[in-house]
Amino acid sequence: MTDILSELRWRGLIAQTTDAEALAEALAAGPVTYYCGFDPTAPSLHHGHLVQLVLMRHLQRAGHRPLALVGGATGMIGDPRMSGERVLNDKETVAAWTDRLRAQIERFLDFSGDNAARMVNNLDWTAELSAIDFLRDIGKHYRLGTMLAKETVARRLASEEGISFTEFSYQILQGNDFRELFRRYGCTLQTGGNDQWGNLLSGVDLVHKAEGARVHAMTTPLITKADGTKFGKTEGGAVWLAPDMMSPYAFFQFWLNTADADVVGYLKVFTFLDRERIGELEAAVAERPQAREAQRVLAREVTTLVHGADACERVEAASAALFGRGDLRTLDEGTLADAVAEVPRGRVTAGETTIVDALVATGLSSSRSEARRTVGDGGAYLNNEKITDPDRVIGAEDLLAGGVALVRRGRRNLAVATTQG
RNA sequence: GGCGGGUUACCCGAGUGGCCAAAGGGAGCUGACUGUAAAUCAGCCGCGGAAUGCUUCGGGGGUUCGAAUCCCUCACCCGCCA
Repeated sequence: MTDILSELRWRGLIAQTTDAEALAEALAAGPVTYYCGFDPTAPSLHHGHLVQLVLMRHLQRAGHRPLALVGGATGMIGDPRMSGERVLNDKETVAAWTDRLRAQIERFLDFSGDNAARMVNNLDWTAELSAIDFLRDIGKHYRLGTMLAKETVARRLASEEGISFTEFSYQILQGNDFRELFRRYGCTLQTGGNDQWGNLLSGVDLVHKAEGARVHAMTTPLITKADGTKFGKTEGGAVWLAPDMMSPYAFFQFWLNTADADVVGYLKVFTFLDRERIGELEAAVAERPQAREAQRVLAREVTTLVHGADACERVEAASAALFGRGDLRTLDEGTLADAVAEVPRGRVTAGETTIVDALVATGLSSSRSEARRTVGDGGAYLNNEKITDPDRVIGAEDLLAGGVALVRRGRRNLAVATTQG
């Protein structure tokens, strides 16, 4: 068995662990059953969860047994966060999101073989739990002082908004999940993001008190950007893994635009490339940054991981065609159609629609005022040519193969205007 | 149940009768420079072919020539007391 811990450390995937020596021994001694939970708080997982999925996959590849937990129960309560009390989602919504998350998680793990992954839902052991049993069997192990000291709880308590009993209780539910998985499957390790450290310890402590066993916790660091801004922010919000919430094209573009200062770190965290390969790419960034080899590999690897090889090939080809130096008019209909397949689109009428209307129709601008501003700023392009007249009409002579025109806002926001279909 | 504080544009937050479409900051957008990068600098940042125009300051109603600002009422949030 490889020394998975040092591998993970090198990749920058470990922020904190409980007793590091004991954990190293356990991992070296044989297959460890571990779990990571995902709460259905949105219709899709995002970049943050991706780190957890990658970590789970590394551990499974090293021979350990993954339990992927979807929080059908915890998702109905809400993990307290600093931005304030969550709005509760109804049961049907939570159930639907749970199903979507389950499908997203499955592709990252291997459900066959000696260390096959298993999917669990904490609603299975929580739904029937009575209030009395909850308070007697679980609550008795929790000390209020410890619960109140948890960072998020303490800060929320001190905030103007305060915290509801519902969210305050969240840590108990998550702690109980660990205990339940320990009992059912012999699970002895929980992983998660560093912001989950308190919740992980809740489970470690509960298993210790209630079951008399020592179990482990390990967290991944918060992924950051060298410039200090938040990682994973895009125009659409987060970097979603679901193709219906972020197109594979946009997903690919997100990774492709990674800053030089960040790209090597991201290759370590988000890809399964080995040290040698990453070393080569690191040298490439230093020697010829303008070639952006590392960014291209990063985008390709992560897009393949999340959306599959076929989708990745399509969006990569599209990116090359649309951002290439070649003349758009030389592209044949098939190539062009493929290239713009993943790009936002809008209907226009040749001979009538102006550039301003086209920006709005394609969703590149949210209002005509904004579109006019964009044109005024010199940020509007039709078929890669700058347009400065807001009343410029898109004519038949502007149409490329297949009766479409390429509309662009700024350096890299593309959309296709269609006249038919 | 009582008393007090609060609800402003994507977020934070100023504004207590006209000079407020509403300070400031953040986020965001565009341009220049580049490498579909970072940093820097500049402009923009409710809608509106643009007007002494329209819609906005938790919801509704009222006072006034005129309200985000005053009054009534409803909703929600926070705190103290019970």
